[in-house]
Amino acid sequence: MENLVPIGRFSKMTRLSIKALRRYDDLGILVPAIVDPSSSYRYYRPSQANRAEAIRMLRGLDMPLERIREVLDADDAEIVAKLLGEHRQILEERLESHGRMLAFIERLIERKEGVMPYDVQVKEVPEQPVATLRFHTSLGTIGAEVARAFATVGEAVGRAGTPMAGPPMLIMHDVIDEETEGDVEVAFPLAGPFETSGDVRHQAYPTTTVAWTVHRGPYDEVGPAYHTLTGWIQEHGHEIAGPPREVYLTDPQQVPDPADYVTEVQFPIA
Amino acid sequence: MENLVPIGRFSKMTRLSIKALRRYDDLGILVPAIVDPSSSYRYYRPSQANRAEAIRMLRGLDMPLERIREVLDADDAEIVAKLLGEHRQILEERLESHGRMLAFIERLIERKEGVMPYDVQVKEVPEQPVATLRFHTSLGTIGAEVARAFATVGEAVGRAGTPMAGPPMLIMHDVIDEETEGDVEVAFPLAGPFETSGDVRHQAYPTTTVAWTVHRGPYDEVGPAYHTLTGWIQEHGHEIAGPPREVYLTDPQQVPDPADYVTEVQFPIA
DNA sequence: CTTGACTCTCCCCTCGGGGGAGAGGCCAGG
DNA sequence: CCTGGCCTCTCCCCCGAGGGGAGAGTCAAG
Repeated sequence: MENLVPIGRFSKMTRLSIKALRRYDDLGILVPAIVDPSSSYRYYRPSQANRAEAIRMLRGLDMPLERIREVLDADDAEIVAKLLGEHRQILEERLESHGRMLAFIERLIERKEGVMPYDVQVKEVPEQPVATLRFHTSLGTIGAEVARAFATVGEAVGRAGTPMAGPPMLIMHDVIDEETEGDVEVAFPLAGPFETSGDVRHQAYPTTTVAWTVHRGPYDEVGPAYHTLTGWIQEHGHEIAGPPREVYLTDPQQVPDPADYVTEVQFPIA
Repeated sequence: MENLVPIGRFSKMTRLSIKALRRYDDLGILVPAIVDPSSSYRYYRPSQANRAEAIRMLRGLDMPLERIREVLDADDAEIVAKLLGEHRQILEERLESHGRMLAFIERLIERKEGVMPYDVQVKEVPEQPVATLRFHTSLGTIGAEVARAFATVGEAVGRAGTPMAGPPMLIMHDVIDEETEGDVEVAFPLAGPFETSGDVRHQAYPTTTVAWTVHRGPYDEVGPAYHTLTGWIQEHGHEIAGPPREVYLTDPQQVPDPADYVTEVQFPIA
């Protein structure tokens, strides 16, 4: 009538390992019907295999054991549905994140010149009149603020009817990392006259010698280009002579995929 | 000239935690340029930030540290491409597996009657003449062998021109699990005369009382139905009086999605 | 009674770090 | 020179979900 089975046979019935069954017992998720007090042998009722099978399924979904207990101990079907829904959310996010990883590694493989293919060169940048907007920002907001600044400067230049002499730039006046803030400056090279209007000022960048390299890919991944440049400058006995600049050779409005962005990074050197 | 940075500043430069940097040092993946022998302070060269950034990227792809070391220490671009390709393979598999999990949980949520909604009933199955093929198999090969047996029996019945009286069945004469093998029997109910031909024999199943339930979903997930039935039989004071049967109410040829398969599971009881 | 198969608890291992303790080092100001 | 406030060091424990194995006790059949 009782017909209890020891752990080994129960393990075969349920295709759960003995180790796993013992762990579920410890955690109170699947407690044997009877534990012999003298031998500590665990004995299960065959009907418990049902719950065990449910655990196996939910583990197959990578659900944490604590969450599984909540699901199995919920008496309300609505609670079960809610928990399953939450887990689906988690699975969806992981799926998406893995999709992004896959896309990223595809890019890494495609431009197969190694992981970090930065080619550093030196050139002289001639004097250049620009329309600039300088402002203070932090790492969290820099993306949105730069975009807004580009719009502001673009509009001012457009209103003045001044033609542009090249792609727009960003000058990093301070090192901006997780907790430090600092100034950045948006600059549009000009091919004609321009009057300072409001915050958008007319200025002339002097002739400068720069060490430069080109970064291809989304803007988030520009970090290594900076490190390559600073490392190169040191190793070649130069000195950094001013704030670095980024020149945006692609227009995000016209290039839909961030993977195809091209950015030139320059460090003035002496 | 040397311009070494201690771990805290290097951590900010690379956005890698101090703990992580120390670990990479221990594993020899990113060793500081100089370690002060008296204080054990780690000092990094700024140019090492490049390698650090590469580690950060590859970790972002969930690549194991050992593999990252192989990638970074490979001098051959082909080796790098091979390692990245292997990792892409892994990512693809995980993506697929997560996709399957997501599909599974969708099904679980949709049939929202709880995780294990088996409804057990008792009925009497009338005497039934059948064409059967019995054979010995193991868990690994049962799927393919049953499919072949279905084809064999179906062909024999078709050749004899005997009409069928219902959906095909499978009788599990032995418990077949991971390491035990055993007999199963494929049976087609007949609505007309049939002569034993080769291994496909004519037989009559006697009237039987069965406890039964219906499993909806892929065949792999039929386990809980069995456990529910055996548990139910014990708890209701019956005894198992013969090998269990499965009746395939859906034809896999006509139902494309295994999630829609319907299988009736029966246990003869006394 | 013996033998062989089961089962018990306990401990260490995974992987990539996070958290914190307690001790020592670095640097600037007084 | 000393002190205070950071910075950094090593060492240890923790996460999840078990796997592997040691050493000892138990069960059931012959």
